[in-house]
Amino acid sequence: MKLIVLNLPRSLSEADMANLFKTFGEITAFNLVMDDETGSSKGFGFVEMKNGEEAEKAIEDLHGKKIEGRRIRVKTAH
DNA sequence: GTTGAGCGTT
Repeated sequence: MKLIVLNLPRSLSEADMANLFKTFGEITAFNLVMDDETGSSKGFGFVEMKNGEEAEKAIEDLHGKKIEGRRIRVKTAH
C-alpha cells in the first residue's frame, strides 16, 4: 500500500516522517520530496507500508494530525 | 532565510 502525505512542515525531516508511520506497521519504503531551490523539503512525501490494513489505520490516525502546529493530510497514492 | 495545493528527488 503506497501512501502520500501532504501539508507537512518544511522543517520536518525524512526520519521524522518515518517515525510517524512506523508505529502502525512495517515500512517497506519512504521518501520525503526535496526542493532544489531551497534545499528543504517540498512539504510532502511518500510512504510504502508492507501491510495494507496497517496503512489504512495510519491514514485514519495521522490524517488531520497536528505536526509542528500544522494539520497534515494522508491519502493513498497512485 | 520565503511558499501551502499537490502525486517523486537524492
